[in-house]
Amino acid sequence: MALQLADQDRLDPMIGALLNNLDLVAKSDFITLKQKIGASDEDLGDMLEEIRALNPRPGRAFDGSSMQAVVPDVYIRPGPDGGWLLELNSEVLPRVLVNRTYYSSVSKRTRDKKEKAFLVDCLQNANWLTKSLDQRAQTILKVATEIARMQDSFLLHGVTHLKPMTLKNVADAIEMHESTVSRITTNKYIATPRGLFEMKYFFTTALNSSSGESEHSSESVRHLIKQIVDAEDVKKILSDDKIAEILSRTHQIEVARRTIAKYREGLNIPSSVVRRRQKKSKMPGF
DNA sequence: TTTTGGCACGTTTC
DNA sequence: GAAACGTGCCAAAA
Repeated sequence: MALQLADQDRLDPMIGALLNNLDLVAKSDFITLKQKIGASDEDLGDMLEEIRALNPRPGRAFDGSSMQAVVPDVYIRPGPDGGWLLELNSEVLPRVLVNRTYYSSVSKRTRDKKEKAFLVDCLQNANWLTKSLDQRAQTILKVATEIARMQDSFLLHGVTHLKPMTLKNVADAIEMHESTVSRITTNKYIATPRGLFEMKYFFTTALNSSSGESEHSSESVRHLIKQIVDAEDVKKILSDDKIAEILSRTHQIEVARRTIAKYREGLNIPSSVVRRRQKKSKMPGF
């Protein structure tokens, strides 16, 4: 419960004391409780309300039905010549076969012209359906191939080598409309030697780099920020400004201080002030 | 003073 | 046309 409160920034000393005396809460011995933690009636009421709002089973969110295994739609594996082999996962592909034996057996029995026409129509519909599904499979494969081509260095070296890439890039390359690529890439997954990713994951915006023309994707920059923060000296906690400077100097990535702050927020990394406090309080234990 | 976060604007992406 | 993103400005915290 303390963890949940801390997550909401509600873990003050008084409520902490309350948590240490939950036995009194259970016994409804509020008089002793108030004395012990020095709270007024009002304080106590508020705190109890907050605690009741917490989740008594924090693990609940992670187990059961909400967790379902993700099945990849495409596999990528290293090819013999240094290229990549792509394979559609036929397991999840909708399969429709036109049963011709059935068609002929039925068509023999029908004399009526109208009925015959109807059957021919059905067969055409079926053929059209299989063709469409096949074309769809081809499109998925094309998109996946293009991703593999553009993100070659990511597949070889990892997140830091993820290149910026937009739906338009891919759409142009394979000569299809952006909206088509968009639909293909949502809710589809690729199994790579580096793990399973949603296709959308490979599409990130570009960030300007200073000297070399090689651009960096926002995702790789996020990854770098996390690395830098994880490795920072306890004595010298880095401000967003400093991180921007390091990125510029050691990685030739020009990114505004404000952007660092936004990424940091997105990564759930607290501000430099909070980190300083956290790291200091943890240190003496080791 | 230093560092961070809200708002808004122009651009890109969907 | 709408939403998301990067960034500059300025005020709020520390």
